[in-house]
Amino acid sequence: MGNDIERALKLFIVLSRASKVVLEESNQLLDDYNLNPSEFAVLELLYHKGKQPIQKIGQKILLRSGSMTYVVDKLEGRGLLERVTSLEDKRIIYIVITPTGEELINDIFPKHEQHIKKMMSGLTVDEQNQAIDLLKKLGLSVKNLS
Amino acid sequence: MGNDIERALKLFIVLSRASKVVLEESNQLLDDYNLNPSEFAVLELLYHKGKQPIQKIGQKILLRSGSMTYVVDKLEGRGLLERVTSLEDKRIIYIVITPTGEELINDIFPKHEQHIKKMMSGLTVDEQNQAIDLLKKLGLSVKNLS
DNA sequence: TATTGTTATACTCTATAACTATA
DNA sequence: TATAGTTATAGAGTATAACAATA
Repeated sequence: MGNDIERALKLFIVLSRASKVVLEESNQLLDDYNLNPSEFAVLELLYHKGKQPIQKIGQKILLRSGSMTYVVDKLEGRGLLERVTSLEDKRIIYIVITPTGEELINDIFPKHEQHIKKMMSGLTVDEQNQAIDLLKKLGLSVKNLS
Repeated sequence: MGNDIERALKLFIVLSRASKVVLEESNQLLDDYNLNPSEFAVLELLYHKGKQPIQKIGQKILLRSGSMTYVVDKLEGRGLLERVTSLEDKRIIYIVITPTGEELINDIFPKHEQHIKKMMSGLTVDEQNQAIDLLKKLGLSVKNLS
């Protein structure tokens, strides 16, 4: 049926638009702290999961080693993280978040949370729960296609 | 309540992930045709709305005039569109999609539609309709915040 | 003077390939 | 040999500012 296609396209469009406005809003907060999404992803990972080898981080946030060096250089230059060579295997360099980096994330996170909460408040509690279930289901099924 | 924040963050994450996998999937199709999202946006606009001044297109897809020149040059080089100077106001240059450009869009669109339909088929018809309503509401309310 | 579009330039982010050092 | 990370280089895409042509 043609309606199936129309419905799917409609869903595609509203999903794209909703995520675009939401992501742009949340990126504005990162801009205030001069962080791009890759840099924020690295810091957040270190903050929540502790020290990590550079290579592991690159695998998680989908950046090649050369690009990781670039990102880490920038964050290290700002004193937000440090390189620490592994004692067991000197090829491995751990990245560790510094107190300054932790302060930054401590500063950003509450604002980030309030920002997100405000954005989502256009939906009722029930609607948010419904949306969570539907989007989780959609995301998983699309991921399984590939 | 802390739960409000947790729920909002959860929604933020599932929305980001779902849209990311969906958009990456749909961009793969554009890659096959060597089009980046900006180029596709220009062609689609011309295809559906007819000839447009370069400046108007830039306003709609959020690109500055210098960047528009770059994008239009590339598409013109591939014979997908043409520049046509306005006769009433010679400062204005309309961009017109060529038959080759229309063929390309004619070729892409059915595949695009089927691709989207397949991605969305992880949700039932009712679920898709619910998701459309919720995302439309969310997108509009976030847009009105700014 | 104001507007449309182009040119020239620079910047950010990413990828790639060759390289160093360690294993 | 293989792996972790760096260096050097290149490319895409965008922004900015100065500019020419037109209004």
